[in-house]
Amino acid sequence: MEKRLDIHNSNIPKLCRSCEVRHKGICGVLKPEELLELSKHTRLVDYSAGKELSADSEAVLSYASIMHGVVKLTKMLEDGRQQVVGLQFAPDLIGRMFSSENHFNAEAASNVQVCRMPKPVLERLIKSNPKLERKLLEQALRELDEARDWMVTLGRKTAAEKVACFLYLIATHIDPNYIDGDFKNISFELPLTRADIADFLGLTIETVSRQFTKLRVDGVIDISANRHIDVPDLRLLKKSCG
Amino acid sequence: MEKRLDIHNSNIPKLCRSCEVRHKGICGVLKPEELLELSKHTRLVDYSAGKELSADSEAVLSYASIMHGVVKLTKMLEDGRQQVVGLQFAPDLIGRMFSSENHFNAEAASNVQVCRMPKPVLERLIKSNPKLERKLLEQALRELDEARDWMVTLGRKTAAEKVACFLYLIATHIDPNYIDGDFKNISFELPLTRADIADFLGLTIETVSRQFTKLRVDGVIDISANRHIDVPDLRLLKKSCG
DNA sequence: CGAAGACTTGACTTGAGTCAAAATTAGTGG
DNA sequence: CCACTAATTTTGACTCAAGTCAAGTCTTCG
Repeated sequence: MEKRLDIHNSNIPKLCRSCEVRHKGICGVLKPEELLELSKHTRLVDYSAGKELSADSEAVLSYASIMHGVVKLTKMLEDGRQQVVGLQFAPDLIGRMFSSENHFNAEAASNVQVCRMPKPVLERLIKSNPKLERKLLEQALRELDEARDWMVTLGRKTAAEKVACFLYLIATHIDPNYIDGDFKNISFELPLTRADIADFLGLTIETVSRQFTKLRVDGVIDISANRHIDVPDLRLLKKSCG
Repeated sequence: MEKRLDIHNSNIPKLCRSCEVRHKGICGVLKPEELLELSKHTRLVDYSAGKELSADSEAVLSYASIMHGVVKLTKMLEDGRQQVVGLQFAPDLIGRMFSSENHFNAEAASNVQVCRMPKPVLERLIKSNPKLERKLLEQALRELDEARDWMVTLGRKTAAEKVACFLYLIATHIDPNYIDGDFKNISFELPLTRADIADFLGLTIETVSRQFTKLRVDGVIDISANRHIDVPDLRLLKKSCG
């Protein structure tokens, strides 16, 4: 009789068994033997808030799957003006496929843990498992949708709407178990500083701060210790997004 | 003796032989028999400037490969504010993969010709030819890079820089045979109205117009009949992009 | 506790928006 | 081909949302 494969006797690597994003990210489409092969070459790496994961124009040597925390992708103009061009949450994969170098900086916004894998290892797996390539195409298309949604916010919304939009984005993404349509009493720690938020929204820190104050005075949010946000009714916040 | 396969006796479909993007778009990775199969279900469709190719929230029933012309992708807020979230040139493929409905409007900016193919036909081909999926992933990643570059322009550049950036983008994309690094005396017809340009740049038509005038006065561009632009030295324009 | 960093608030400035009108261009039919 | 009309684009005068500069307050952390 064949042995049943469950969590206790399966050949799922030990490292992966306790992984929170095991079934959600790219690993979700791997067969146990592929997961085993991959896990031989991965290692968990921690980055404290502000630490750089990879830099613009630097060679891409490895990919990183986010375990927890928030990673900001930024671009900088020669004169120092900066724009955050994306936020990545677990279980997103960081690292540009098919390009020898990065097109932006990736920096830990909050404390972050990633599962790093060397470029050739993942690329070998992609060749052998078409589901993996499909998964990556799906992530790229989702990120493209998000980038385009954000272009509307950057190009056409007022400062007040931008800040509300940003808070709505965080409120609905920071908890990987958030259920769409849950509006009651959401509360979270902001993973970004006011400066990061300003760079994400194309504003200054002063304007961001003024709009936080306005949302607080209007009763849409409650702020404690600068970074802790309570949203009594998410619908109110959504309405403020324009 | 086996017959030589050249343009006169090969089994490349007649429709495809004269296709300008035959080797550049998704068709470039197809085998002759796949191309034949695909061509049985495709038809060339013309759209005059301003005509809608597909609408936001509408079901995706077919994909369209751009033969020539420029397609603008737009999103609109409830109150009518609009943002152009992307421009597509030959040989890009229009139509969101893996989604039953569109996430934006696609409209012909100039006169456009596309090669339309039913959704199931392309999806069947994707399953049988992994190179096609790779090609689509590459296009998605390229569009994502472009969207992120544009986010920097929208969020952090001045009106003057935005307009220069836009003209630089068009100057380097409108001619599919443009060679990177060619700076001499480029000239083209603008495929977008001032209103479209404003919606792309997150500005008003008045501001766009004023910045055109400024670039003309500064000798960076020459304008005739509103839409015809001469760029004596592309490097000057590039410098104006910030 | 004290210092450094993060955030807020106020006063003032400015770049881009708004509103209005004129000029240019494109489209139409005689 | 030209006159007439409609649409697009430019220009000017004025306004306002967001930026800048400058204190001041709160938080964090050694």
